[in-house]
Amino acid sequence: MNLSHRVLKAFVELAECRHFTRAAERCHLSQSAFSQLIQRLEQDAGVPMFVRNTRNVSLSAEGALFLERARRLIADMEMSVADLRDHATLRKGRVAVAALPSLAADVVPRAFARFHGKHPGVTLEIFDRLSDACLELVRQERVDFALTAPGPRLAEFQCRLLRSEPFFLVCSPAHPLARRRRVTLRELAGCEFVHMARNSSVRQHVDPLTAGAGVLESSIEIEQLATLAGLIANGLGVSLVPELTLFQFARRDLAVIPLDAPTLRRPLLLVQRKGAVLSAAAAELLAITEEFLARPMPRRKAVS
Amino acid sequence: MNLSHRVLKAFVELAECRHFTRAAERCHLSQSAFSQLIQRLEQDAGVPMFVRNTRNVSLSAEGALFLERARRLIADMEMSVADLRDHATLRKGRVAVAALPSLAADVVPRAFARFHGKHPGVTLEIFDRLSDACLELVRQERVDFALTAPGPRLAEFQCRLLRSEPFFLVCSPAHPLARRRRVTLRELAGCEFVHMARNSSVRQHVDPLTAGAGVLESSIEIEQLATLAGLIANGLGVSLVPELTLFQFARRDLAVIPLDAPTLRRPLLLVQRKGAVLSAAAAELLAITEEFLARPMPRRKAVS
DNA sequence: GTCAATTACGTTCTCCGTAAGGATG
DNA sequence: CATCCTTACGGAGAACGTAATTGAC
Repeated sequence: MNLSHRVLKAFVELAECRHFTRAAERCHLSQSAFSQLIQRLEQDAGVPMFVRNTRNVSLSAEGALFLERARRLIADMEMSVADLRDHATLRKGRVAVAALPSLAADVVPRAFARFHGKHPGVTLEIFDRLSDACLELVRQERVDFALTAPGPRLAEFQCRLLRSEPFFLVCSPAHPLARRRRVTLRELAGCEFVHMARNSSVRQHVDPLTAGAGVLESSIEIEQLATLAGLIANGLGVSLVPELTLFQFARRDLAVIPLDAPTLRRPLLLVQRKGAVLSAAAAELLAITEEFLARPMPRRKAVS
Repeated sequence: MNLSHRVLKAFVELAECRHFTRAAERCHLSQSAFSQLIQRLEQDAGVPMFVRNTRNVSLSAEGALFLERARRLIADMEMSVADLRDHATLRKGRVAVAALPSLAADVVPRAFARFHGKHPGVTLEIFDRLSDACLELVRQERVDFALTAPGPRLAEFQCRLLRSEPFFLVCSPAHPLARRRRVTLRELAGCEFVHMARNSSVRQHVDPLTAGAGVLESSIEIEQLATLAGLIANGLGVSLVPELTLFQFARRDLAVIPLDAPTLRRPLLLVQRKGAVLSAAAAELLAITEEFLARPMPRRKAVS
């Protein structure tokens, strides 16, 4: 037996108006076709659903029983399809994103705002984590995708490079290099550095660099960019940070100088589970995010 | 959009084996037909359910969402149809009957026993009431049908005569008429009567009769046949009762004599709501009941 | 006699299967 | 190059509509 929405609708319609001709009209069928449809339903079910002569139509006891079921089935079907379409058209849904703190602070919120304006029915979630944690969230299927830097076991994911960004030196305005328009790696020799934690993507890119430059390294290791800014502002060292983190260092008591090292750039990746396909909502959010990533971030003026 | 059981099944099958060829086999379709079926589903829904290339098939985010719904819909459909068929084939159901006490005491229980033996899944209910109450139960749709005698406002029902039964005189063995093999109405003149309540069907038939016969009437009015039997056995009067009640009077201390009044018979009716049609189970129960009504009740010997 | 459901019948259209086409690993 | 999904196409059967038939009031 092959119940369909059409047949159930016809059945309920007839049960309600108890009149083949009228029910047929409501179903946009000829009266004859409608009659045959009901006959097929009864034959398939093996039960007469209606008791009828040419003058009267009424539900049989079994038909009455089935009516409740049919109504519920129709409602469930319509609900399911409506829900599906709502998700496809971004009227409903949920998108969860993992992003590096630097992205979570600015690019992602702006993308969220634009997305939410267009699709207020979709729930958005963000996890601001360091790169390892971002990858773990993808692995656990807790997020649709991650915006992060390369991390361990990257091969088990499906990745795409979204952007790579240059580094900047951040130091106190009193630092010898503070007035320079650009600095090179060599010029950093002898500087005392403060670093982000080892598992931060910034650190992982800066490490090989400073190793070659023979810089002094402090033993301080931190997780928050704001902490780093506070340390540097107080003359406890300098640091190299990628472009997207600069919003944290746009302070009167900090100097920011472009690093002249074209080969050193931090890659920002889109990371998904292998074989996974983004939902319509996630794809749209990603597209918006990429727009904001592509255009250079509006630089807040760093007052020196 | 017109969801059907077939399509939902195909969808779930493909979602589970993620392989068109295998899923098609399980649905007893050619691979091509199956592919087209899925394409139609996606087109109707307006959402790609699967992400596929020639090598891999997997659910899209929206497809995964729909999968749960589809499984539930399929289960509900199958459940509904199975339930319907169970009712039609008497594997499930409920039949409620209202019957006069005289029928409820013997004919109906025997019919119930036979029916229950054949269809143990069907719940049976009986209401043993006087005729007015029987009709009221039909009116309230609390019973599928009633087996009763004519009552007030009978015209609003759909009735069929099942049987009409002769009356018998019940009296004490010490009564002057107790040894007779038959009695006529005339011979009852001067007898003191005890009656069932005015709303009992027995009374309603006996009343016009005794009115013509000029019998003495007691003011006692009762509802239970057993009470009547007790009164008569103790010499407090005689009474006329229809055949099916005789099981109550088959006692050593009572005499039962056929009444010679061929025109006086109590009709037993099948009563339903107008336009109503019996369920399969009710129809079967009625058929069995009619069998037992048709064959003369096994007479228990009345010991005089 | 009229209204309404069913049946008859020719037509349309959906759906299926065979076979060719094309993409992916 | 083998696998496997998609497209092409012709045919079978389901479903539809018009029209005639039957049945109830």
